[in-house]
Parts: sequence; structure tokens; C-alpha cells
Amino acid sequence: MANSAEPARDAEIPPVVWMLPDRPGRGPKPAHSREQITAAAIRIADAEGLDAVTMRRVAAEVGSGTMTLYRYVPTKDHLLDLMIDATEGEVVFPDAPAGDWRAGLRAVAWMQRDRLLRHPWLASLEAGRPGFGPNSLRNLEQGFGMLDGLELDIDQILVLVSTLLAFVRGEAIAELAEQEAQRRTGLSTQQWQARMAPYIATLIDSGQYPAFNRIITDAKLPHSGADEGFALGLELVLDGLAASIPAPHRPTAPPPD
Amino acid sequence: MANSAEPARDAEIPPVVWMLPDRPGRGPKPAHSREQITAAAIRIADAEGLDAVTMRRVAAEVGSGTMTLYRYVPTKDHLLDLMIDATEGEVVFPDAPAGDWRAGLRAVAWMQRDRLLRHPWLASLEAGRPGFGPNSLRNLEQGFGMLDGLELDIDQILVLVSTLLAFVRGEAIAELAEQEAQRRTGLSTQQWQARMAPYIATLIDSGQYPAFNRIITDAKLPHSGADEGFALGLELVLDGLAASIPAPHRPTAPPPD
DNA sequence: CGCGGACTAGGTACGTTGTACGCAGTTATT
DNA sequence: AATAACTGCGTACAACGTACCTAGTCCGCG
Repeated sequence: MANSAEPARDAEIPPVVWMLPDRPGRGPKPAHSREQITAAAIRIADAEGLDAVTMRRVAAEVGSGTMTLYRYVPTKDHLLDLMIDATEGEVVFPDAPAGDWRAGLRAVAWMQRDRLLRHPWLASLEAGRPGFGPNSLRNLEQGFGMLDGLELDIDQILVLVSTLLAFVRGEAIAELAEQEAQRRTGLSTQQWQARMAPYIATLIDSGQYPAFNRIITDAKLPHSGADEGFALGLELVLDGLAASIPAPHRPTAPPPD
Repeated sequence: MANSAEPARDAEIPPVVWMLPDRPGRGPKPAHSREQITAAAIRIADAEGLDAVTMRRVAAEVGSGTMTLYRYVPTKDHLLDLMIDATEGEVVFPDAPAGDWRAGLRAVAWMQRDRLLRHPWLASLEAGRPGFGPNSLRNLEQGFGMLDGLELDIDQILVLVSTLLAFVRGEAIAELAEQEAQRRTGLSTQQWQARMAPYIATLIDSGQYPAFNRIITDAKLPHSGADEGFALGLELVLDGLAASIPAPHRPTAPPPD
């Protein structure tokens, strides 16, 4: 009896892509690369949505056979991790006006938001995976650096930066949800709104949702673009952070009220 | 997710589940219900993850044939929308201590976070769909109600509430990502940490990530539970909101009760 | 120089998915 | 009773992730 033909192959695959060795050379040179494959996958996801990222489709994009991809990436899941980290690599930090934490963190927030909006599939993907790739970590370092020089211990910094990034993520998701829904159904904005209109009318007519009614009929914010809403919320959050950051060198008056 | 070819048929299916008519009775009484099917799907997702929610699996759970489900739900996507709104239905608001917006919004934040953590699949699912279900809207009304009586116009309320909810979503996602990654790979916490350890060691040894190093070695927050971090961040955000809410006149004493 | 083996690309095949379609049975209306 | 509108559900199919296998290529050691 002993054992069977179940070698539990998964045990061989490391849970972290970035630990996989670079391929050393005994056989022929690889015709492709992990970066190239990742870039192709991102291109497809941007253009056609995450559902369009199939191994066959990616293979076609890089011009290889489907199974060839598995020479570079152990599973599709690992490819997804690579895609996430690659987008972190796109983020370029401007030369920080060192000493102004508020300007610094504001820039971080806008850049992270840009990244999430540029790749609409990112937010839902990241929701299920911790970001441990080298680019993610590099950007984390940059964010933390914005609070250097102030008298904050690591736990305080952690709370401040986490809170800011949480807001950015959450806000970006809200912005994306609607346009993603449209993309998934394959409808244009106009078509989608036309389909939604009768439902929204039903809701308002029911009289059960006065706040929703006010939003639809009175609110100006939804019409002034998402940037405006994000900017306003961001300053709110930065105000909150400021409340627990000691004022810089200049001796300051007691907190305003 | 498999099929996507020609959504010509979709033109017949309304984009919003809640517009589907209640089934009137000409034929035999339905043996199941949308609610029952939704509940079954949620049960499966909670126990085995969102990937386990297949139409066959849900059908088995409710004790019906696979295709029977399509008598109640036009597509799997619509079922997912129903699952989201059903979780909003679980949220029960305590009797608000009216007049204390900060306590009210704090309660809203904790309840929404609870909801996202109770169903680990929710966050990534919601990232791609706007919440227009009746339960979502009811909870939105409740949240807005926390700011009633203050002299705020609808746009201001919108920004305040959106910012708070964005933080909650983003924070919950960060908390979930790690444990979701474990669940997906099917590893226990210990196994997963054991697999991660060599990678983390590599990162720290590289010396390129000083802030990450400080987090791993010095930070106490990650060890004191996620609730602690959320609570701290939440007060930060509430501080931020407070900065743009006028102090209460407090001429009106709360009604004796 | 030749040769063995570690590498490469990629075809075929299998199990699982969402769901289109059709059929047989049930019941409220005519 | 006949009809029309429903019901549950079995079968079928295209597309998916990927295990396995074959055939070719190049490096390093003899």
C-alpha cells in the first residue's frame, strides 16, 4: 500500500514569486522574460479587463505557445502578483520638498490614486493579496520617508501612513466601481445610465431614500468630476493626520478651534 | 469566469437585479427563492472562499439542479450583486445617541468594518460593483442621518461620509489581504509565515528597506491585533472630519427617554 | 571535438467552469 | 377541458487553468 501518486506538487512552489531564481544558463537562451510576459498581461487587462487575462491570451500577446508561459511563471496567481508589483514600479516620486510632510503625503496619495485609476483591475486584485514585491516595498519606503525628521516612533508612522493609504484605496475603489460595472456589462456610459434611470426613478418615487434623493437631485459634487471629491476628502484626512503630528520647529500657538 | 463571447443576449437582461419582477403565479409555485439561493451562496463563500461559489455548488447547497438557479437569477454576476446587498442587510444600527455625530459615525465605521471582515470575499467583490441594492441604500441613509441637524449642505455631507467609508474599506482590505492570501494558497498561518520568512529575511538583509526593517523588528502595532490599528486610524479620520464640522450649538437638550 | 544532460518551446489532453437549449411536468386562466 | 405560462432539470458546448509529453537547442565537461 504505502503511498500513492500524489506528490503534492504545490509544496514545491514558493508562495512568493520574487524568490524564484533567475534562470541560469545551461540550455538555450529563453526567448522571453518574466517582465515581458507581465507587461503583456497588464496591457491586456488595461484594454479588455482582468477577465481577458487568460494564459492563452497572454501567450498570444507575447507570441508564444500557451504552455511556454509556465516556463517563466509557476501559476497564473503568481503572474497576477507580478502584475501588481509592476504597476508599483510605474510610480515615480518627484523630488520631495523635504520638510513638508503634508505636501509629501499629498503627493503620495495622488500618485497611488493615479496608479489605481490607470489600471482599473488593480483595486479588486490587490484586495486579496498583500503587496510584498520589491516595487511595493520601495514605494512604502518613500511614503515613510515623508515623515522622517519628525519626532514619531515607528508605530505612529505606521498608523499615519496606513490611514492615508487606506483612504486612497477606498476612495479609488468607489470611483472605479461604477465604471467597472459598465465595462463588465459592455455598455457605454450613456447606455448604462439609460438602463439605470428607471431603477433610480423607482427608488426616488418610493420615498424611502431621502438622502439618496438629495444626492441625485441636489448634489453638485458628483457632476464636478471625481478629482474634486478626492481632493476634498484627502485634505480632510490630512487634517486628521495633522492633529497628531507635532508642529514643526517653529513654536506654535495652541491648536486652533 | 469562463464565457464571454457575444453579449447580444444581455440586452434583454436588466443591469440591476432589483428591477426583476417578483414572479407572479401562473405555473407551479417555485420551490426555492432568490433569498434562499443568495444565502446559500454566502454560506459557501464564507466557508470555502469566493472561488468555491460555482453555480453547481450553489445548486447542490440549495438542493436543486444547476440550471434551476437560472429561473431565479439571470446570471452569476447578478447573484454576486445579491450577495453583496444581503450582507448590507445584516447590518443593524443601534439606536443612535442622536446629536453626537462623532459617536454615530464611529458606530457606522465599526459596523461596516465588521461586515467586511465577517465575509472576507466582500471587499474584492465590491471593488468592481457599485452598491445600489436596497439594503446598501438603507445603510447609506443611516450614515447620512448621523450628520442631520448640523448645518451642512448635501455636498459637504457627501464628502464627509464618503471619506469615512473610503477609509473603512481601505483599512479592511489591508487587513484582509494577508489572511486571504493564506486562504487562497491553502496554507495555515504557521506554514505561510514559515514560507515567507526566508523572503523577508532576504529583504532585510539587502538593507534596501530600512523602514520595512523597522516595522518588522521594532513595531508593536502589528502584534496588538488589527482592531487596535483600525481604532487609531479611525480617530485620526474623525479628527479630520471634525475640522470641517461646526461645533454643535447644543441648545436643544435630547428628549428624555 | 563529441556527447550527455539541462534546458527550451509548445502540442495535446483533462477536469471544471458558466450557461444556452430543450423537454417534460404543473397550474391559473380561459 | 384546453391553453398558456410557468416550473425543475438533463444535456451539451466553449473556454478556462494546467499536467504531461515530445522534440529540439545549447552549455560544459570529457
